[in-house]
Amino acid sequence: MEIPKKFEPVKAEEKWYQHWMDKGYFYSTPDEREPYTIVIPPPNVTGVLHMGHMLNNTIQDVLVRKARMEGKNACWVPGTDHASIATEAKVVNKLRAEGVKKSDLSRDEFLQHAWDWTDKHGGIILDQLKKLGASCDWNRTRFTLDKKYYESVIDTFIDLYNKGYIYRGERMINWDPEATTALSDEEVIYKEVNSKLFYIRYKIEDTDDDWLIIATTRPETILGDSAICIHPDDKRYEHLKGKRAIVPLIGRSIPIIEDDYIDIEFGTGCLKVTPAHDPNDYDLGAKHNLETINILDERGKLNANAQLFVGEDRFDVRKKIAKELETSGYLVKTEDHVNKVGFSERTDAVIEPRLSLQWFCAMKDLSKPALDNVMNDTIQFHPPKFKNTYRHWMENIKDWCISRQLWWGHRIPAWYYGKGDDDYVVAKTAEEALGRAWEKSGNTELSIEDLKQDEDVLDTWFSSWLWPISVFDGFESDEELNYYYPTNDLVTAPEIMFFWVARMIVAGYEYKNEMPFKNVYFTGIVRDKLGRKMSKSLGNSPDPLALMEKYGADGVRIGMLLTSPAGNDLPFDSSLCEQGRNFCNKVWNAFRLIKGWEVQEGLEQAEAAASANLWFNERLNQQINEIDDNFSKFRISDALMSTYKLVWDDFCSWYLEIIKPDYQQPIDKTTYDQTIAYLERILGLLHPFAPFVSEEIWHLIKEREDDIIVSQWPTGGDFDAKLIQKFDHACEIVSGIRTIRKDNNIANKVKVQLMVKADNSVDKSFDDVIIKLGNLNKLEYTSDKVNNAFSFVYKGAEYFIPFNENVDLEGEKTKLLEELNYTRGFLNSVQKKLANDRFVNNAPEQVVEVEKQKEADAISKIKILEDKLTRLQ
RNA sequence: GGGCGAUUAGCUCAGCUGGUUCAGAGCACCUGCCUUACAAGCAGGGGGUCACUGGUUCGAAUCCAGUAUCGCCCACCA
Repeated sequence: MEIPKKFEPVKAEEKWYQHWMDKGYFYSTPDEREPYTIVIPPPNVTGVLHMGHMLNNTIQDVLVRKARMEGKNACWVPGTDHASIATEAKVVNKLRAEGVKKSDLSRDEFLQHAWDWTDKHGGIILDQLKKLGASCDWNRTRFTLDKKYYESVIDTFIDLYNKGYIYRGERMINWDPEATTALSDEEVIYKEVNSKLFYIRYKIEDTDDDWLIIATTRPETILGDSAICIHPDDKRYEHLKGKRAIVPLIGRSIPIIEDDYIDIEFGTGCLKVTPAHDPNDYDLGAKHNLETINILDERGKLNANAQLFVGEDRFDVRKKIAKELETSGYLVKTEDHVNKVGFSERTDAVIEPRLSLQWFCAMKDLSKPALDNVMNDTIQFHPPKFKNTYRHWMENIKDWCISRQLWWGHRIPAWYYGKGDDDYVVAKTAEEALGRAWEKSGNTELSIEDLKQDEDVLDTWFSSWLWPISVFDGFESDEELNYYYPTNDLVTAPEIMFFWVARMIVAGYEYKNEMPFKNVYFTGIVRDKLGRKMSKSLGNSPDPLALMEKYGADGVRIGMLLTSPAGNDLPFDSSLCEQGRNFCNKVWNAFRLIKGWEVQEGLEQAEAAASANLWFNERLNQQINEIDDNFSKFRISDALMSTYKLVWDDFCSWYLEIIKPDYQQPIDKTTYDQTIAYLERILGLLHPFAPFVSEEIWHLIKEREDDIIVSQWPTGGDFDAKLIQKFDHACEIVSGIRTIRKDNNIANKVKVQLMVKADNSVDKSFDDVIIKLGNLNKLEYTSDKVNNAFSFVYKGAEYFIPFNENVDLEGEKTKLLEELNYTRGFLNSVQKKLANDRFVNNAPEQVVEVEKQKEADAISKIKILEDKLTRLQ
């Protein structure tokens, strides 16, 4: 069989993914084994795979594959999120492009469009994950609007309502005029913007020419002013107390009130109060019993209450009113001003504070166990620094606005039977609601037709916070949930710590009285080379599918993991994938080398090969321990790097080079078998990172029925550290020989002789390795110095390679002199230390011993060097 | 404005409760090699006052304080 010179990923990927699916390896059902569970952070149902998903899902797949190999019942639950605002916005845009307005459609008609859209675009992202090799149990794919899931969300709402956590109330909320819905505080992103501070004068009522001046960034809102506020202690404004002022342009008379909320230093010290359009003003309004004049409609346009500019957008009005104020003499001046403005996370529209009737979930009591169990490490955050952020948020948690003025989502199960604010009941069905309505209203005349269900849906996160429970249909049957819950690890981005992670923990303790997951691994953000976040609008995000096409899924997986410790941003560069691909190719070629050997029965094992075997077994054990240790600490990049070096350096550069027979010579069976065994263990270690190439090689080694994906995770265990040290020593000698060859242009294929002057303590156990890799024709020990030879010193022994032809004596001398000078300097510094009484008296004995040893080594080295110099004369 | 974290080689990062893992790794770089596993490679090599300033100590990348710069989170200053 001809094995191609380079690994060809595309064919192997298709073949093996299909094979794994056919064999049902991803499928999980409760059994007697220990479960290992991960629930995927569900991507938006109509989303497209981006680099963040790649990183995130690669890590999850690595963890799942390793657990599967460890014999656990691995279950990775995939699925998608209906993403209320995002999806509805997409559908609205699509309809608009077709000339259809949402307002022209009934709720049912709109939802039909939304489902059509979801059916058409939904789940593409899951197929893309398959290309990455994600070993999810696809039979378990869940969608947050699935019937059962939907019900569990509604049940949860009802339950929390009955427990008194959910309530309805009129509050100042964040309004997105683009999506025309309320948002939670978390969905508002504050950005610094350059704006203007307008100084506007208001005439004081019943005076001829007395004015006060206020400063505002939003002059259009003066139309909704219902007071002017000053600080009670502000000496400048004593004369204003109890007076009234006239709102410019519209001439409304408003009171001048006093409140110590005012910052005397800011602006003019006079604040215009617009209770309908600012949270602080709203509080002031409530406190001072002011009129609330809402001048904006749901789209952010001025309404009739404004009297002026009716029907025009708030930002247009801002410009126009500034001009008008100026021409009519009310505008005193404007200043540049930097302030923070809230934007909608989804639509990027500028948020309007808006007074409206919404549903809220009280979080303070509900979240208590969630805070405690993260702080006491019952749930572990990786890296732990995120505990601080989490605590800070949890300790200041506010009530959660959960209603959205949208149609795509879980409809709030509240039913209104009258016009009053309180004329409603919460129930799962209209029938149930009717019974409760009779009870609550005392009016049994009411019929189903009299009930009107709330038009709003719930915040998307009100459904995803149930994800680790509801994916197991946890509110119906206990069997699955009891087995898989709590899940093990959650891999997600720190950005959604509050949106999702914290709330899942809250829901977990409320509904299962237990954590939803044991570990939370926070990935970093994938950035481009310039450190910018990857985004569609910047166009700086590579297409993941194209990357996999080019470098192979394994190459990309390795590339993503090479430099991404938990919680650190990943500055992505496709050269990382190149490195990943090269690594896969390295493994591939190691396999080609081994596979190319002819095995000869009865052939005796070469001594060097025997030694190499002795060593590599220990080394492998040592490295497996290290890899396991890294995994246990969620140091995935380090685990990969240990694997990388094990393969590239230890296995390829040392082990294989030692056992490699001469060209076209056969290999003995013992060595071959040992080597295959090592290769299989190595492939096992590699499998979580590079599932495809490892499975491919696994099957090319020999005809076999078993698959590496379900093979046993390699075990490390005890290893002989002394032996490894001795081997490293031999490697140093080999390097020394190679350096001399390099410096003196002695070709590698030219055999040389090595003379060693050492005492009896020198270790000889890997001399055969030195002979093989140094390409020596002779290795001899001698008690005499060797004249006319290149030499180097290592650990008190002296190594000579006798000159064979023309040699640059002067060059040798210079090099020796340099080394001598350096060593003398070193000795000097050590002796200084030893001459310091305070050091000798205070430092622990071993430390002093070490210094003394250094001194002795340096002295002997100097002697040897001096000696060498004289022998070159 | 409050809180948290970071600063080590050109880049990305390890360096645990001060001392032989102490100045490291990978990549990049430089110099040789088209040596029949691999040029997607092999061998060799250079490179860092551990941000700065003080302090503690016999001894500091490591502990403490301050300074600077960067990042993140939270917060209603018009």
